[in-house]
Amino acid sequence: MINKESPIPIYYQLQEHLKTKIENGELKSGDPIPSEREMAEKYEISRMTVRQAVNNLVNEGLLTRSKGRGTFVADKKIEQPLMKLTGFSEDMKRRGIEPGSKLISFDVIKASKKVSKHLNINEGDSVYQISRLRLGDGDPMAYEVSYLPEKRITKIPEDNIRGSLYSFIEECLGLKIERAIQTLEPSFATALESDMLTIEKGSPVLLLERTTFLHDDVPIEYVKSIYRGDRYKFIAEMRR
Amino acid sequence: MINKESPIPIYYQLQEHLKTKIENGELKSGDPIPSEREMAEKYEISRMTVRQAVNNLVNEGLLTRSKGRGTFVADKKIEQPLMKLTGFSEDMKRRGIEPGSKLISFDVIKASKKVSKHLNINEGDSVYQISRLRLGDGDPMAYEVSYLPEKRITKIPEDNIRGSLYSFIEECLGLKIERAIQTLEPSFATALESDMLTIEKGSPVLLLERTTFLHDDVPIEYVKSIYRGDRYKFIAEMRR
DNA sequence: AATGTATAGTTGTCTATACCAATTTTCTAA
DNA sequence: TTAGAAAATTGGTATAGACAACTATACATT
Repeated sequence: MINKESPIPIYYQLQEHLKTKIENGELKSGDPIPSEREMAEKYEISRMTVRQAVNNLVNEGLLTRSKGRGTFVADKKIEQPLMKLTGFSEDMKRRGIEPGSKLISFDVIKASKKVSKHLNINEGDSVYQISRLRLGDGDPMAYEVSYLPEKRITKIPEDNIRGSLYSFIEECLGLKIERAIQTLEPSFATALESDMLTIEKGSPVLLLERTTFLHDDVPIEYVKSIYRGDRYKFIAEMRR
Repeated sequence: MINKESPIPIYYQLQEHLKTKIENGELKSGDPIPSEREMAEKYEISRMTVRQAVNNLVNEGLLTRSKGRGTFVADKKIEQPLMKLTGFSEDMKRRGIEPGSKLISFDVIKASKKVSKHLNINEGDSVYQISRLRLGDGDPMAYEVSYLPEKRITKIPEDNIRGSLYSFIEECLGLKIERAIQTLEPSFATALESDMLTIEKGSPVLLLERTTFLHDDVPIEYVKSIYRGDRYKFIAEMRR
């Protein structure tokens, strides 16, 4: 169960072990987990190490502690189901709008500081820079610039860029996308952006930045998108 | 600076001490904080205790660690998980920010066409209209107008509106929130909104509209919120 | 019946120490 | 002068033990 010789930290092993039990349903909402001392004794590790594992799950919201009583499985996480890991194409299709894409530029450039940070590579490393205009039923909906680390991707034929980048990454490169994190904030359209999107300069737009990861948190893509505010709404459905 | 005799935990004293320095601007984004060993020696406490303080601030997103380099003050923007079915209060607490709420108005009005559509009731039916200013550590963060169908809710005491509406619905009314759907779009602050949020008129803001449902898709709440764009960043993590 | 008390078990806080891994800095030899 | 080696520094993981704060329970006292 716990392998002390493994290079994987003990606390992490325990953490994932507990997580699995919760996700499998062996431990349900409200169930107590074994006490810290109990687990420490059982796996022959120190209590502080157990605490480190439990702490992380508490921070993730999977467990709740109660002084003097014990630690319990938290209420089911209230999370995203619908807004899955889809890109623009899938998103549009779901709305019944025909997605389109117009390639603006395709280059290999040196990574800027910002890009290198998001992709976890060195500043100056080669990256693909792909600028595209995303269309919905033929109209410009978003201006998107993607960066992909060259060293993690052998080659990108320009043809493939017309469709979904995700499909390309998964199907052609055989890489499995694991997770993505994105931020959203309101902004104004710059001259370039307003020109691309055929809107007035200074119009309200949504600035979306997303980093996509493979297994082991290896970044594979960093995207900065400008969505026009008058035509595109972000929809999220949340379910208990 | 650190009082070992105080009933307030040492790690908490240090944590708040660092937090204050960051919020005061003594420590700016990107600045390194003293190393763990350094602080341990300076305050004559153990390194593990220092780590406990630092850990909490890292979890809050105020600090970032870098092995071999040090611990640094993080970029400051507040990030809000997009996909969780939590209200404003819960969100703020999770960030370690004290949520506040200022009741602007509380009325029973006739539902407009738009409101009635969202709540699946007839136009002109009675609805509660609750306008609130949501505060984070005392500062205005969002201006929010909620609509709840009167016929599905027996009564709302004004006192309860100060805190979480969700808690009120679930705990006091015994109704279980099942799902919610929300849209996000960029906009400009109107005169009223900019006044409420103490920002310039025309500043970029995020318009969030959410409808919350009980079981069987019975709408129980329709909310229109204006989040200030300079202090908020919506964040969504997506996982396969 | 209500209240107090003792106890065992739980998490919370804290110390002191040790070694590992990543990075930066300093020194050294070519 | 410079490239590489070595040392110093930093956060990461882990141990063992101690006492405090809190909860639930059982039992005794009033």
